[in-house]
Amino acid sequence: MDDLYRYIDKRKKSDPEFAEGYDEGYERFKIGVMLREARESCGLTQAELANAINTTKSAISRLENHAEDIRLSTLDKIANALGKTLKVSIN
Amino acid sequence: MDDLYRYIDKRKKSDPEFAEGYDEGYERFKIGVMLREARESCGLTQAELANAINTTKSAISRLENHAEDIRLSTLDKIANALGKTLKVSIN
DNA sequence: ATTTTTGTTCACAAATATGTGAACTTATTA
DNA sequence: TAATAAGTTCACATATTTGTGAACAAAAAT
Repeated sequence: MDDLYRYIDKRKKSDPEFAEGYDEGYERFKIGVMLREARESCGLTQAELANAINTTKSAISRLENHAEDIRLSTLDKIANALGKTLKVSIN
Repeated sequence: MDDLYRYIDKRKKSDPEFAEGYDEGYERFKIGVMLREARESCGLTQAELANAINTTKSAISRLENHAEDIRLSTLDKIANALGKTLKVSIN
């Protein structure tokens, strides 16, 4: 069990809404988890990532935890800052 | 050559900015083309899709042609209305 | 050719994401 | 255990997307 899943388990216990959302696959939670996973896989802190895209660690934390919604351009900025690529498709 | 590519070729000729954007893979143009492709593959008009997600054909046209950016929730609504699934990943 | 349907563009109002710094909590490390 | 780093939450200001209807253009149908 890697760090991400450890995090998810912990969070499910302390945040019932998260648990429900995660288990049912709600988009807003999945995106937050995906963003955290991407960032951590690069070994960056929230503050470091924030710097790279000219924002603050508050904003990154919000995206990973609370974000109701997110713009494609924001996702793309983050992906690029992490040296990765954003992929979007409708199937 | 299917309808989508016929459309793209035609549009490249009448819209230089589109041609450049498309060829260089700018996100905002790709998304518009993707949305049009998804809608047309379902045989829906802009007005019909608009109805399905409680908006207007103007908004759909804007998304397919002009949109600077787009929210994930908007993409998701459209995908669902078309009986499809939105997939997002960072690789 | 005319009519009808479909798509485009515009400008404005409303809704919502994002930037920000402060205060706080949690985790890490010395 | 004290100090430092990392992450969270909040409230507010700002920026941007989205909803809307009207007027127009283009395409399809009759």
